[in-house]
Amino acid sequence: MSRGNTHQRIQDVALELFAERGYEKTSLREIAERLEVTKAALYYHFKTKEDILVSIVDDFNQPVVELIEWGREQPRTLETKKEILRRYSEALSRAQPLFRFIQENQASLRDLSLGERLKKRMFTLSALLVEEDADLVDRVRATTSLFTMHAAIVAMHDSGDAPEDRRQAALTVAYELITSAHHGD
Amino acid sequence: MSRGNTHQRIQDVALELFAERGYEKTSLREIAERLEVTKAALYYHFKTKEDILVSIVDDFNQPVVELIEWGREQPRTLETKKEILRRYSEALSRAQPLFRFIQENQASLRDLSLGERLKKRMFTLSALLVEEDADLVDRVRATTSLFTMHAAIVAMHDSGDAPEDRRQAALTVAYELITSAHHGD
Amino acid sequence: MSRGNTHQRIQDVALELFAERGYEKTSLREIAERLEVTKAALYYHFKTKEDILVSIVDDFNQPVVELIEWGREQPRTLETKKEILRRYSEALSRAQPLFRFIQENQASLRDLSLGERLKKRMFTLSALLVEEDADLVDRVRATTSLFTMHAAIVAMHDSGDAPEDRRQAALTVAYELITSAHHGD
Amino acid sequence: MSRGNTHQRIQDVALELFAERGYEKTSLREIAERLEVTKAALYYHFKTKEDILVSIVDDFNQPVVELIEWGREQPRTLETKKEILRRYSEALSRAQPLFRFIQENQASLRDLSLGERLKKRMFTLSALLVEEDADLVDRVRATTSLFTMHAAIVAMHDSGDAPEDRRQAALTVAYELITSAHHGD
DNA sequence: AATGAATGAGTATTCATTCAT
DNA sequence: CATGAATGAATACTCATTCAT
Repeated sequence: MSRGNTHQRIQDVALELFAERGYEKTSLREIAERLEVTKAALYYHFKTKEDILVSIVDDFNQPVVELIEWGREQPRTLETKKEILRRYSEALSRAQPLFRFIQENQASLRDLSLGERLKKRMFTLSALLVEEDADLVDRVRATTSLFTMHAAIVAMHDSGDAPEDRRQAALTVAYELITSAHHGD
Repeated sequence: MSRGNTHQRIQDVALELFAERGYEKTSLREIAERLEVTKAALYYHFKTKEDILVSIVDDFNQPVVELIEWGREQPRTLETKKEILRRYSEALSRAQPLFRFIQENQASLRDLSLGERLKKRMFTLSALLVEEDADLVDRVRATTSLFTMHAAIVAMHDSGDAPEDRRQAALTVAYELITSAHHGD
Repeated sequence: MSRGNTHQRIQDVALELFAERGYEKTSLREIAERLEVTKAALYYHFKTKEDILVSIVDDFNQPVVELIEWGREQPRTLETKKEILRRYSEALSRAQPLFRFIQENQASLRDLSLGERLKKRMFTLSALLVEEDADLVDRVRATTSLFTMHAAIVAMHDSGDAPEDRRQAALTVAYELITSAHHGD
Repeated sequence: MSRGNTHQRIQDVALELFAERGYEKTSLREIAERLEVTKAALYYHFKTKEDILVSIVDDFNQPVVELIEWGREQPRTLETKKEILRRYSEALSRAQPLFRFIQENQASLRDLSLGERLKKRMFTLSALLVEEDADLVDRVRATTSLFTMHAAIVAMHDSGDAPEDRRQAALTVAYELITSAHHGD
């Protein structure tokens, strides 16, 4: 009815299934069946299975790339760092299924080149959270501040706490970590 | 020259490959080839592909189970908690390839029942790091203290820092986190 | 040249081979080779090997089901019974390769659920050939009247007699048996 | 403890399983497991899987061969024929599992050469039940008289009637059939 | 914009059999 | 009399992908 519609639906269903069952174990047959089209139809819209995944990741990637660019232009104050964490936690919340997928399918992502790209991005982001000459402990603090959010938002998924509460709690802990790092503790 | 030898060699090579290429993407053919035996030989020693993995995980699992048991019998002092983290970091260091594998293949582990077992274990362990009635922020701190070590030991794998340095730095950060949690923030 | 054609050809060749070499010993490779398609092509048309068999049996099954339904609506006279035998002998003649297959592969059919279905059908049919309160000898006569036809049409396959002659002879003997049973001997 | 013991136990268990699950679908592993020995042990006692089957069939074969020899020396009176049927029904009763196996696994037996041997034996036996120049109908009667017993003793296995009753009923019907055949109807 | 039919390469798994000990 | 270790060949089945229509 509206063009580009199927394209979008494929991405949605694919992500759903990739997150549910893993990338390798999700077959194009399953995606096609859930969409009630044929496998061949998928190939009209995407060149390969990998292509479907890449297109999904690329779409959700945008906000984080922008966040990194924004962060680069700011003075490296504690306020800036907090703002980065806050924005990252929001991106994480919004794109939860994708991040869950990424976290659980690192092995698959590895040789799809996507893996490296994502890792580098995380590394770049965490670099914005400490001084350039920071010692190892501070760098661990910075990395951990990002991991906290993954832990709280994605991994504590079925702890019984409300998503927004988990996000706030994660932010609190993340703030503490980069505050310590900021002083050089 | 061979005495219960092959069994062990299969586990070693399998873990090597599972960690290298992921569980799904590692085929029994590859394992057999690297061992220079036939696929059928694998089946003499293990009932299924899953069985190979389970046997590996079970072996490395032992120390963590013991740690949990030990932790349960101790008074829940700050000292105890630090000792738990210290011991966990050691287990993590020793069994690095396995933990890297676990972290990167969660999707595969999920429906191998192993997934749930491992998640529960992590949950149990983190519960030993806070008071029973701790609030969400403290629980996030506890969970994060474990994640810190995964981040530093496993994920920062190619940051250029020495493994033992990363382990110590992770411990430092983890101590801070559970110390905050211990006060009740 | 091909229009729903392959589906049919698979059934034909499969039955041919199943009858020739037995169900278990016929591999999908052989079926595919004789058809000059790939194994995967078979899976485009049928979900499993069992499915191929079931589809064949179901097709030939129809006439017998109809015969049973017809028989149920008739008065249980000697004439009706003879008519049942006559029609059954015709079905048997037409679908000889299938019945030969069924007779020779009971062990395989057993756990394909088909076994039970077929046995029940035979039982139902033989029940239409005697009074409801018939004694054991009469029930044996009824069952035997069906078996006669299997014996003469299928098993005496290479006795040197013409098929149609064997069918007529079998009918003669079958008539005698149910005539005895009808009197209550 | 007594020599030849294992040999015997293998035959027993093998027949049990062959009858239960079919020849093809019974693996040497299963036989070995049920016996609580290793597969290799089976090879100490029998050269091949087929060999196990052949040895079983040969053992049970003896009585029927003797019956045929006995029949050949008798005058072909109605009394003789009845005696043949009676003795055959007894053999059938005693060796039920074997005959059930034979009936359900004809496809497997076929290319084990056993098939032909057994068919020939049945043919020879039925030939003893009619005059040499008998017409087709009489030959069908003779064949059917043997089939009756298979039907009643083996196939009506779960009709709810006692085995011995079924045997007697089958004999009754079989007598009728060869009596008709004897007159030349 | 999509389908029907097919393929080639692969997968995990099973089996009968062998042989040194 | 038997086992432990292994093999070679097979099997049913799945998958991403292609292409003519």
